[in-house]
Amino acid sequence: MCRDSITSNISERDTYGVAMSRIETSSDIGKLVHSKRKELGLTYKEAAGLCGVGVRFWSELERGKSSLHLGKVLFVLMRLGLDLQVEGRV
Amino acid sequence: MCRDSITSNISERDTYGVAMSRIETSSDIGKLVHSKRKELGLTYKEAAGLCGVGVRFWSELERGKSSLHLGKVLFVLMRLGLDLQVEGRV
DNA sequence: GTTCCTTAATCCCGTACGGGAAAAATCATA
DNA sequence: TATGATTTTTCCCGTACGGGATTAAGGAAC
Repeated sequence: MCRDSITSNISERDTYGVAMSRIETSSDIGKLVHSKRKELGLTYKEAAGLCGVGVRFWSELERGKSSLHLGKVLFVLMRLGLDLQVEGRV
Repeated sequence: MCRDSITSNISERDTYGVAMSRIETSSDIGKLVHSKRKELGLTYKEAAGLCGVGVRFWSELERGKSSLHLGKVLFVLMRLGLDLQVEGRV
């Protein structure tokens, strides 16, 4: 289910087993985080602990809550090895 | 100043005048938003209006405040034509 | 220096984030 | 179905987001 969502978002820049997924909403981020956590075989508690956040936050993050604090989310992404890139005209 | 920061973050994927900038912190996002706003020749008030947020939020966004609400920030990025991508191993 | 424009800080106030624990709900498996 | 594990919800509470207005500060131009 979550893995299928990732697949559908893979861009043409797909190289060497690296995928680029488009992010527009907090829900997109939630799906990615969910997928990554599953991939790492972690429970909420373990993942949250790894990233220094609470289980409650993690639960809301994966369910795509939009009012989460930006910095916490970015930190989690970084800890999970999910590299954020912004593409825009120079 | 801000434009220089963008330049230093340009990745090898730079093609057809499109730049990819790495995002790790809310400060990175602030710099990007600032740069884009300048590029568009907008004041805080105008830019905020375009994105349906208040001036106060905009000011905090550009100054890299980490506790801003994720969804609002993502919406602004989208409105500014800044495409977010996540890169991670499939 | 003065003036004007822009950005940053402050204020009021209602709403709400998030830690951590506990309870409830859901899921997976035997 | 029962059981155990996991996820979701709820609770308490201190802190704080963000709209919009106002004030303060900063910068550019003359």
